[in-house]
Amino acid sequence: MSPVTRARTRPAGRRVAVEKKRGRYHHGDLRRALLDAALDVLAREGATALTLREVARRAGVTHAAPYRHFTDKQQLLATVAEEGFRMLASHMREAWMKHEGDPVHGLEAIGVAYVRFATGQRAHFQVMFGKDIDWGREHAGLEETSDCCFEVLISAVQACQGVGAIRPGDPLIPSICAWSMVHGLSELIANGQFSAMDLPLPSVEELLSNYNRILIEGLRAKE
Amino acid sequence: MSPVTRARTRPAGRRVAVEKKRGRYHHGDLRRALLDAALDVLAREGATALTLREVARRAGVTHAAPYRHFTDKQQLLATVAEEGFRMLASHMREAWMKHEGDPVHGLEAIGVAYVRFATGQRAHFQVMFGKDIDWGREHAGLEETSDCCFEVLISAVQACQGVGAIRPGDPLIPSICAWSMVHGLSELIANGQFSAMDLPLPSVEELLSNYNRILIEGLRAKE
DNA sequence: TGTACATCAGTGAACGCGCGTTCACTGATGTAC
DNA sequence: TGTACATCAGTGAACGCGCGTTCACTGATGTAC
Repeated sequence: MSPVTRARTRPAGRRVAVEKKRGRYHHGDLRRALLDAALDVLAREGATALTLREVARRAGVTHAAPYRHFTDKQQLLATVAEEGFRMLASHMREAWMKHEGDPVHGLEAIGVAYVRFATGQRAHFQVMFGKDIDWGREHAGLEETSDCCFEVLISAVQACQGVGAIRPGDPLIPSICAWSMVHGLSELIANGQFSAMDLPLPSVEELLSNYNRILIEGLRAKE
Repeated sequence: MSPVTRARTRPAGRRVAVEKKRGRYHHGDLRRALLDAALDVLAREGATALTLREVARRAGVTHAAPYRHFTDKQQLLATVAEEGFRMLASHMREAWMKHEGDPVHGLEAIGVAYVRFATGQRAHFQVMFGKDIDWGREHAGLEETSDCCFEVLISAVQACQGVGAIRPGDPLIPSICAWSMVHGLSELIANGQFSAMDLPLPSVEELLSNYNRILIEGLRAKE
């Protein structure tokens, strides 16, 4: 086997990555480790407790090391948010596609995916919709990925209109309404509002199946 | 006029309060001033920027002075939250009572009151539903006042059931659904999500009138 | 009405702390020869 | 294959800062006499 062939079957980059993990001085994938550490802090203690120093600590690295991978704290947060929107859009799309040809159930599945994401990926969710990232400082891709999520919803509503399940017209209001429902539920659950009030919370599925019935029933095409 | 009579017509407490405002050393009503300063910071810069020292600064007082009125930062926050829930409950009740005998429009009015409160009293709202107050540390009255709000909603839904506008049964799910709708809308507006996404947002009234129609239509008593 | 006094709201110095960010450095790594 | 070297990821000390909280104090206030 010539050196060239070997290089092709086992690319240098990969071998390097493996060897790096063994070492102590070079981390291997500190960028990812920092993001994971940030998510861990966010999930456990919330955005207020998120400091770059704590993130570095959890990644087992000096407090100055993160500056090799993020220009500052804001950029780390923006990265978390963008990653979150990307995941959310993908979950929504996946849910939608599982019900091809049945937009009403597709819409419901999108709602379930949204709430599941909010409760399952609390760390991402709270950064995405919290007050911590600075939407003014444009982080290329952040707005774009967040728009993607909304577009999935709009398409689903339009598809429901297409089969006559939702009355025709501008899909904006029905979409915002659906978004409000699932977003509100997500926030209330995530903030522990139901448990704080001792409310016996039905399962997310049950609740959302009800929400969807109400929405579709309320947006019937008949008039 | 005898001294006794004068004392009764112009009570000492009131005269004192007026004179206090002239003085420099004693503030007069620092407790209220601190709460207002906190609300100001919250509205302008968010919960992350809220520090006791900044609050004291805005109230024109030394950073140690707040400790005469609040045991610590948590107690100040809890006080803001409780005040918020009290206001919200009162706005909701007021809205409800304006439509006596017409529970459907009463329910809608409650929703409008909720969103109006969320957008108008952003400072209170973000503390009430944010992650900053510690619900574990029981602050007498906090849970009580927050429960009050939900009870207004439940009663309204029950009244709608009473006149046959919402199908009979446990009012919990319809209530949580309605709450999710207005809460989600509130959060999305408050976090600037619509403006961040360049969405042309219809007026709150228009939106909520739609929401209510959808809700009522979707919860019709017929089956 | 005038005065002595207790109260307690607000002061300002001090504490220890952790933060974000910078900077000259060190040493592990892959590569060119 | 072996070696010299450039690269650059991570180090650790240092910066200035603002935070929450404590504490002995000061001085304005209302009240008892």
